[in-house]
Amino acid sequence: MSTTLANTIFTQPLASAAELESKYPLRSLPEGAAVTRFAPSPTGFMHIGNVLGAFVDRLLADQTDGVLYLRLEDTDKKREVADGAAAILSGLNALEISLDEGVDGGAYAPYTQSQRREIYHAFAKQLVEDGLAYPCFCTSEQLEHMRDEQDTAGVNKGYYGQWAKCRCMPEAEQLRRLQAGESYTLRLRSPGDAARKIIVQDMIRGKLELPEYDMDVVLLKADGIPTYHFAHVVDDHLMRTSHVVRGDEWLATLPLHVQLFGLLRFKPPKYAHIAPLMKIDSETGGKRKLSKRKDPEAAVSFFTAQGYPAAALREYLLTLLNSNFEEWRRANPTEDLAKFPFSLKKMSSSGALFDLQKLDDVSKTVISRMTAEEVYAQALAWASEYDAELAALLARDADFATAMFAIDRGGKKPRKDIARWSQVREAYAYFYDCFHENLYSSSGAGWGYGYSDGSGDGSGNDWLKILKNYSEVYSAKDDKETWFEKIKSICEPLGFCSDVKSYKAEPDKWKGHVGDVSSVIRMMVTGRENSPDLWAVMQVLGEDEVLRRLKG
RNA sequence: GGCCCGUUGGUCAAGCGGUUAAGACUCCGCCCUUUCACGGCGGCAACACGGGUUCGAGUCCCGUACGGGUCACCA
Repeated sequence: MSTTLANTIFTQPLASAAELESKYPLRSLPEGAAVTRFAPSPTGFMHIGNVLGAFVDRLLADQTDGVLYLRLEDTDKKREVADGAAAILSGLNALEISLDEGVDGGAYAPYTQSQRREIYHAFAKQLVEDGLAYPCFCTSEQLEHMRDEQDTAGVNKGYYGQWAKCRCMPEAEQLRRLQAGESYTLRLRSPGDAARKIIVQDMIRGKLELPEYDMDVVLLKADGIPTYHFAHVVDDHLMRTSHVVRGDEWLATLPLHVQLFGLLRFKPPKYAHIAPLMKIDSETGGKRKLSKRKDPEAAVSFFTAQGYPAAALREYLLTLLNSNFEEWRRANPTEDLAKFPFSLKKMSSSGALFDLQKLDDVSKTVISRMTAEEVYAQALAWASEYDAELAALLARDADFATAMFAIDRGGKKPRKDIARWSQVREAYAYFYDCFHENLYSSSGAGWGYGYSDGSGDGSGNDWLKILKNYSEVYSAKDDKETWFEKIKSICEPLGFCSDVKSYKAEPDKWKGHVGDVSSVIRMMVTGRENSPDLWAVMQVLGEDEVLRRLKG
């Protein structure tokens, strides 16, 4: 029909739609295999919500023996940053989400939108030929002015109906202005009518009744680069995407996308619109979307820097995605997470509050189930990037550090004291002399710990006696039972009860009990009132170091 | 403002016309215990509001309120 116009706009030779269809054929995958995609913009910032979407993609693909590919949506040159792709990959890495395709090419290449210009143009040309797209010469100033007018008139803003000035331009004028080299965009000639409704099925929300899209949106910007809408439709069709998982901010333009698929004679994919992650606004107390600008925890890099293991992030995010996951996890504590029957239908259509406290809890459990070797490897990897001093200490003696991480680990009730690798330094500081605080010499005698200072002389003599007597009997060769017997043995000569129950029956008879004596030893050895199993700690430190610390 | 989506304890959430309205995180209490943690037991605490429909409504319908999204040559 409008071949003259089409040929005037697109002067370069372009493939035909049919040629492209055969160049990018249907995938030969088993029935029901999901083809998903992660399609971020390389803006240098990975939102946790983005990787949440990628995680859903991965889950869907894994479940069906499908594929997940990466597509770089670099159509906005103003926001693009140089190392954007690297940030994307590291964001994915924070959750250990693997990609099947798109990183180093693939059968549907190129996977970078800026390199797919001719492909978009081929379909754009077809639309012009079909009379479904037209050049628009309105300047951004004119458009802005139009919106102001619409604003004061109280009508919907946008390029539609009688506001679409270039829509009905005679072909002669179109050709004349094109040949004059005027700047233009290519707009859709939308057949939509906002008064009519369309029914769309969303995998998460179910049946949706939405008004038809009647705006003549821009398909190709003045520089010939497609807008998101056009690129999405062309790419997801040609790359044979079966499921489009994206944020629900796209719900409003879903009718447009469906319309575009129809006009291009493509079969639309299945859509899953996921609700945004929320947080409580500290100022208003209200719930709002996690904001890139205001909230540090909106960035995936925040979690990486904190040292949350990828497995913990995945576990936590899955509890938000499908709340029955926790139940499943309790029934299958060690099963691979990919075995969980993830369901889009079970996802909530309203935004979930991102709960750092719960993340910590989940993460503690995840870490508590790791072997000492895994903890060592991951803590070291984290420290190498974020805490050089810690990294050096850990690397100095791997066996020592691993032994330290092995305390209270394994078995039915493993210790849960670390939620993220950044807590390792604080939790294990006393194993390293440079972090160890000698409480006796730093605070003097008779400090803080009130095991019954009133009945002692308050001078710290009890401490000195406990430490002296204990030093004389302590041996690193003792097993735990013998070790504890020895502590008991020094109690009564110093006026402490060696049995807690007896002490509680007659507290006035004693200065304290064996727990108090142990505490004195613990404080000298570890520099703190609380610690994991003291016998194990002393075993790791070794006899020389323990004696050295006992002597202050 | 138009259009769209949503609203069950502080948080994540089961529930799908008849339930004592699950469970998890947080908080509190108790038990276990040489400290801490872990673990065990118990507790606090919810269907936004108003109308319908129905023998019966968290569950269905309509309003209201509140929250979110979207109305770009950004994605």
